[in-house]
Amino acid sequence: MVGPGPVSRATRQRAALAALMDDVDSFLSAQEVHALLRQRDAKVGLTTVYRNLQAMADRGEVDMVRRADGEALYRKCATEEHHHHLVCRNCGFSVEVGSDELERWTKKAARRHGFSDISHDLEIFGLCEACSRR
Amino acid sequence: MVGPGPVSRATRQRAALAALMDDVDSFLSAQEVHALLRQRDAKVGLTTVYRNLQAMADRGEVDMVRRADGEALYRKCATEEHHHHLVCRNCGFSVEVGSDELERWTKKAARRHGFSDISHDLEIFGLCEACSRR
DNA sequence: GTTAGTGCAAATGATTTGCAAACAG
DNA sequence: CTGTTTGCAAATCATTTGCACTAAC
Repeated sequence: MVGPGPVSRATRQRAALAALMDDVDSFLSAQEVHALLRQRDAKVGLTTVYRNLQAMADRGEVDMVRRADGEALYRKCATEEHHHHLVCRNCGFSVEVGSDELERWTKKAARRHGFSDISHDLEIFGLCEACSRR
Repeated sequence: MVGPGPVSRATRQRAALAALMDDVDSFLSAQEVHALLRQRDAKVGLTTVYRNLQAMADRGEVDMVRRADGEALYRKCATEEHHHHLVCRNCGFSVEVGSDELERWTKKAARRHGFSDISHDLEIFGLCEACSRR
């Protein structure tokens, strides 16, 4: 039997978290997400935020990157497809950028050195237009 | 006054650390470096390893990347110039790969979206030849 | 009812910091 | 000597885990 996978219940906390991620277009840390949920009067425990953000990341519903200090940042993305980010190092705002060109380049470089089972991570940091204007 | 900055003394610990990093061609965590120094009978405190690896990274003497779990990894690189790494996710072995092609691509993408003051990080993970052979 | 999901408090683990002793120049 | 560097122990801090409790279905 394959069945429709009997795992995952609809909870108030999950709805609030999903709603928040839908509204934001910046990368946020679990702590920041937790703080924002409070501002919205949605009472969700920090532990739950951590657990669900990770689950969402595993499922590919949100992307995760690491700040320079190692803290994990999450963001809901428009595309399921593989892509990268242009992240404002000042406000966290980010834009998704895809690139077959880049994919090709990394695969070629890897093969050239005998590496297989390739995967890669690229994040571009900079100042967004709004932040550089000040 | 600007002066030639009178900071940095030659210590036994620093020599041992530099020597170790010279001998290794893999990315290592501070903890691993500390353990390896012990094996070499070089007695260096963990705190000192942390402080010096960071200093070396700031000075550009070693490169630092982050493992998936957020732990910092360091490696001494051959080139001072900007480059990226092909890292074996099994043994840590890595190869340096440079690319003006990639630089150009990221700058173009950034400009297209109004971002300035660009910097970027790219790490390619895979299985090196030796590890895939087993 | 059953069982997944929640949240608090405590545990973890890497990294940092205070501070007194040790050492380079 | 004099200021830098070291290293231990204690402090941080994001993240994880144990466990009793609550809520979905």
